[in-house]
Amino acid sequence: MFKELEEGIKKALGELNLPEVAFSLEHPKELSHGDYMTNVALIVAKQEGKSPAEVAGNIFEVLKGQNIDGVERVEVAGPGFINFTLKREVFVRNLVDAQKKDWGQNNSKKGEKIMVEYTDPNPFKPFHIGHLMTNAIGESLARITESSGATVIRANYQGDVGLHVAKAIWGIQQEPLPEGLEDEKNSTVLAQYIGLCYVNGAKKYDENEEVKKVIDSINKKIYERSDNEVNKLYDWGRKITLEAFEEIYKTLGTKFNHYFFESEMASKGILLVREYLEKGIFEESEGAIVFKAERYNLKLHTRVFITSQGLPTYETKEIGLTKTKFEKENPDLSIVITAVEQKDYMAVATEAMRQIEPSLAERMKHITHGMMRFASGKMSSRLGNVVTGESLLNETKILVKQRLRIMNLTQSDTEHLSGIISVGAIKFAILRQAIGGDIIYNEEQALSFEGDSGPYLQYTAVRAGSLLQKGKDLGIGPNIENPVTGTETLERLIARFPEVIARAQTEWAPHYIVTYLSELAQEFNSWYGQGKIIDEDVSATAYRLSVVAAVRKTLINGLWVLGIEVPEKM
RNA sequence: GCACCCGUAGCUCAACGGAUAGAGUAACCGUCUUCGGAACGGUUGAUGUGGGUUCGAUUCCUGCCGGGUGCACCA
Repeated sequence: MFKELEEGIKKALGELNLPEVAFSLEHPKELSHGDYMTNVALIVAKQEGKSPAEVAGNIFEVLKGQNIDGVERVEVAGPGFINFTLKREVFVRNLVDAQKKDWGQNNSKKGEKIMVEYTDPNPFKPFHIGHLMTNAIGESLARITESSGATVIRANYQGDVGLHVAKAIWGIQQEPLPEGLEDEKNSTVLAQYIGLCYVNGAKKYDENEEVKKVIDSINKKIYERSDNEVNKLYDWGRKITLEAFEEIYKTLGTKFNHYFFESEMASKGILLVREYLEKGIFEESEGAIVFKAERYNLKLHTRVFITSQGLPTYETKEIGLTKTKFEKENPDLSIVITAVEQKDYMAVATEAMRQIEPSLAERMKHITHGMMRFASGKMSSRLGNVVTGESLLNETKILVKQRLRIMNLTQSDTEHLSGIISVGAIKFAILRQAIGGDIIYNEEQALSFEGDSGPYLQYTAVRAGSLLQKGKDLGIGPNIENPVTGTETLERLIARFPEVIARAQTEWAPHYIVTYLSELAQEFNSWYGQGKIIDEDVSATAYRLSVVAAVRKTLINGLWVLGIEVPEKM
């Protein structure tokens, strides 16, 4: 459709001896303005020094005679826009495609292999709602990429060495397992205790010089594995916290293909740094080995790669990680998703990688998102003022269960449903806005299921499902043979879905999908309220059911891309 | 101080340089003898501020004000 319109416009420009310019063909914001619009007349008018309305009028006259297939009406409006309204049959026919399994997908990245790294929680530290945010965004970007035909490799990079681990281990040493926990088997509960130990260690590290020295020495012991007691606590704590994370991934619906650990990246990173120290990429400064990134890019700065104690920093492990990723999977593109805090030092690490191996740096992409914050300020796991991932998931789940009570479900159904709905609510709250901005964590709002929310979309899809079921019970299935009035707006909205997905792909922006689905659901519910969908007129009912089926498919596929499941009932 | 990001209804967010700046929520008023009310309809309500570029600026540039993040041995 798009192509034919474009050709038609170019043809018109030729006939009028007007220059071919770069114009855009887009959807007007208002459906009443048509299905496509172009500002070509405004651009040409500017170049030619003519009045936009006059140019638009001339183009319109030519287009009118062209009879472009599928176009019902061409109009000139506003300051010189040319609007195209498509024939209804185009949208009616589209309803068939919109019921198919792969509705909304495209092949723009077919054959490409793309690795997406996200979530990245640190063993020994709490999994807080910031990690939930990275996970929701990362999973959605992974699925957006999958729906472009690419093969996606999901990776998770977890910091199992480093100062934070030393802080936690020191904390554990100060405060052995509290009573009642000696025989505890549940790793989620034990992980909470380890999290508290970390907070205590982090606090004392800043306050007390002596403690700082002890923790620094524990840090060295962890890297060297030279102390039996430390090793024992380390192995135990690592296992427990990783198990607890695994529970959360399961709840969130993420399955990683690769788990990378900082402990495994250190030695490879150190080797690279030492090798390129001799080649002059890195240099020694004040006993440490540093990379002066500002030499290559004025916006960047110097960072330490190996400390004066001889320990690798995050940056060194990062280049070890990058190298490992490409050795293992050799992706066409390697994406890392983190909060914006990490932007600058990732840029430095990437620049270092560029000096070491330029071809890899070209295939790296860092996508940052805003931070979860309280209205009052920043959350910090170091200070212990965080909302943990489990507590948010649990609280939301409890609220959902209260609402489900009236349905008289079995206990396992309640568990299952409340899981799907609460995860949907949380993911929606994260994905509804552009990923660059901070999210102000407001409990009341995060736990609200009315209006624009995950449950609203899930509910709408379920509602559509029960209409289809009712039709089926009556022996009426979707059929487009007898289009009836009342569904025109919905049909036009449905047809836009593939373009919305495509835009989310090129801009790495899940929120376009959220906005679109909310609009679609609203339009559907509004139509639903206007009259009966299933009535005595069988062929009209069958037609309406095909609209219902297309809406349901669009919602299901759209929510899937967001990482949100649609329950059978709710 | 330097770099990057942000400032839109009371609150939380949309708007690929375009037409009358859209939603949700809160407040108020309504709809329903439900094909599922986690619903639907309506009213009130907004681009921080001064310049500039443009036929046209919430969007681009710039000054100011306000907020966030980062800036060598943490990640």
